[in-house]
Amino acid sequence: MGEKSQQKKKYIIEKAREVFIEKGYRSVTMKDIIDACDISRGGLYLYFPSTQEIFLEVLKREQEMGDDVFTSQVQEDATPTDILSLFIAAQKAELMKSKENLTMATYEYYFAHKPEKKDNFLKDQFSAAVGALTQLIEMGVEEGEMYCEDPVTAAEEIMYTIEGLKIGLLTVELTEEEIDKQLDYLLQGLGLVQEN
Amino acid sequence: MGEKSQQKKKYIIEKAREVFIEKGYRSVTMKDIIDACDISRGGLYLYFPSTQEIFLEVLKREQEMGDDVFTSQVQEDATPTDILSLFIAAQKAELMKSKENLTMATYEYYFAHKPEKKDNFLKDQFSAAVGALTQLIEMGVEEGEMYCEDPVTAAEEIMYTIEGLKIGLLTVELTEEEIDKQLDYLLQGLGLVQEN
Amino acid sequence: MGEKSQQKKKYIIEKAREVFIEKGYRSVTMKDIIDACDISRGGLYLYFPSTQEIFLEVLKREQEMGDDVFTSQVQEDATPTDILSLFIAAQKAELMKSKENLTMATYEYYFAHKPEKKDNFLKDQFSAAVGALTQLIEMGVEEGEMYCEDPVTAAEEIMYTIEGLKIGLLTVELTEEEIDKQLDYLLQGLGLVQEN
Amino acid sequence: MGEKSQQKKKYIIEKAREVFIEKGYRSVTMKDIIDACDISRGGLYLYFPSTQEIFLEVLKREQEMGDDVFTSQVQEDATPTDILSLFIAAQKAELMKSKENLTMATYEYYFAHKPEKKDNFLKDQFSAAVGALTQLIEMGVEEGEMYCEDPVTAAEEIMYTIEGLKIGLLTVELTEEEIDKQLDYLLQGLGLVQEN
DNA sequence: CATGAATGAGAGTTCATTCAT
DNA sequence: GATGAATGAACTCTCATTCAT
Repeated sequence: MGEKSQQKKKYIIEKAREVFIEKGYRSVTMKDIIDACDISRGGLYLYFPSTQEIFLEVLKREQEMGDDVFTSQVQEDATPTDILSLFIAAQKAELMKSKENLTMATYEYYFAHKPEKKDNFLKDQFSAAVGALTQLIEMGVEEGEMYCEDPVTAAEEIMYTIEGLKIGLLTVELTEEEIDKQLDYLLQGLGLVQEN
Repeated sequence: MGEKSQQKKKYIIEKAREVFIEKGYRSVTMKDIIDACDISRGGLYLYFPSTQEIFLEVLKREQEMGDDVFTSQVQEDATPTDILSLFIAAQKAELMKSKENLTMATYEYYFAHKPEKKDNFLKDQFSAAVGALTQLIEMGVEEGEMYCEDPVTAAEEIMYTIEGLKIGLLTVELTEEEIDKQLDYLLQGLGLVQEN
Repeated sequence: MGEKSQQKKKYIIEKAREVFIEKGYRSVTMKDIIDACDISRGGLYLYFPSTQEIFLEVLKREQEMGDDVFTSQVQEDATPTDILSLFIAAQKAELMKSKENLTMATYEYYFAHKPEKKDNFLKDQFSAAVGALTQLIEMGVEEGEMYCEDPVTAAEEIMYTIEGLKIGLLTVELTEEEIDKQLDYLLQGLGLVQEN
Repeated sequence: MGEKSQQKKKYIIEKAREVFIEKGYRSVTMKDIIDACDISRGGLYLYFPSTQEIFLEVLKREQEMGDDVFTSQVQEDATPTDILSLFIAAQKAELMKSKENLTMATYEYYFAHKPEKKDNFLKDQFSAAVGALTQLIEMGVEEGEMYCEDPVTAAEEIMYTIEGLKIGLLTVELTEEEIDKQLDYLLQGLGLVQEN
């Protein structure tokens, strides 16, 4: 597959991503993606054999994109508290554009395909975030900036809350204030006081 | 619609519920429900015009059932702490049978039909739980059993975490220990120490 | 499946039979049969899931029909020679309407599905004919009407020749005279002289 | 069309031949041949516009190849009986490798395209064989080696039987013994006794 | 009320065929 | 010449929905 082919594949993935954001995972048809790409019926099949395959590619690219977004912003001389704030801010930013993300599609995907647990993108992402958060909290505690007896569980709790907020945004209408309030509360739980 | 009609409708709803638990909301077809009910094709249409209508009825009945489950267990002389423990235990019970609940179907439903916000079952349920929890925490604080500066947000945070755990159970494999740990942590956040 | 359903099934089989006669087996599509039956797209699927299933039913019915056609014509006091003549005449009749028979479709079917050898209609039919012929020749020899040292092989040879003639009719243009000549020759091989 | 072009055409025909042997005629697609040749989609169209055209070329080459195979083996001083034995042996060899020949494809082809009778390969081949056989039998009779009142019909009958055996091999499972028995029987019909 | 046959829209998939490179 | 991307027609199959019985 040549250079141009790769281009087209990328183009399809980008368009398909929008479809998955819009409609979730299960109810997306090949036709939906064909229409979104303004491509011919057979054309799509040259690149992908099924919506599942496309979705996996979308997820993969998503993962690659997302990886460095957060870390790239961290300054040299940042304190744990600074970094945590950045992290929370990044999460908030992510939440706020919930109308443009793949949360529900991803949930649906893993609900539908639970058997195939190898390379579970959701779990990997969650674990990575928990790991990073735990380190951060441990450092914060060490340096006396935070208070926490069980950093791992605290980190997990933060992530579960964020996960709960994601769902809330997708199914119920949540305001930005409500989200801010919850995120602040999470920081307070670590002995930090937010002042924005 | 006669007595027998009501019976049949109830029967369909019960069978349909199982289908929605199994497959979520969007990918359920009329045929799935027809097969589950062992009913004739035309028969189902006598009672319901679409899967959406059926799902709404399922949700309604779910709501009616769920309402008194918790309150019925509360003793006369229970302390706020006792009641909170009961509440958490009830939530855990609910979580543990996540393979038998409508969580994903409900998420999918509200994701698909966000426009029609009237009678949002999810929101109502969430708000009710938050309301009850808030009262409980306030009482607990008053009676010196708990510590909390912002009972409403604390209550919300508990519920968001539980929501996050629900998703985790459906998409990633969570163990009972992980759930216990998180629920205990929530209680600790209110100054309570769990000892089971 | 009720009475009427059976009727329709039979109707479809009859129409499909014509299609198979016309086009053989492998190149017949569900659409061809749908068109021939003047039925709706989904309609056919209510009765049959694939062309293979339909073809097997066609063959089955063919078998049932064919069974008694020959035997029914045999008189009480017929000599082996008479019966053999009848048999040959019946085979000729069958050959002559080769434009209306399933020979090529059947060949194609068994060529395509050789693995599934159970209930091989072709073999059964062939064997049955050979068996009957063998008996006939044995009786003819006993009664001094025919001459043959190896009735089984002679019977088989007759049938192979007929099979060869079938193919000839389907692929090359054979005249009635050519067929007559061959069939007569077969009888002469048994010491009989045809005089039509 | 240059030298190299001719080479490629020959290559395609050889590969296509294998496909036709494997799948018959009608169900072979351009794609099957493209895959078998490991050639580009457009590439094939530079040489052939359809499977029909390819098949005709395959047949033509087949004809050219087959012509001299038999005659080349005939010795100077062979008797008609010797030659006939050779002929039958050649036919048997042909039959035994029925899994590698174009019989069914050819049948299907002529069944599908009966209208276009010009250059009917099957008929030509059949006629040629009958002609040669007839001469052989006539010579055999003349020299007192064989007995036959109607050499032409006898020759035809031999060929029809062989045709019938071909079909048997393709659709029913025939053993080598069965074939031997039939071929011997044909020779016996000419007053010859086989002793292998 | 209840049935299930029937319809047709629409999704999935494969290929013959064309054409820019 | 050769490639393979692209298109669209045609086929398979499933289902929502209707309707005569």
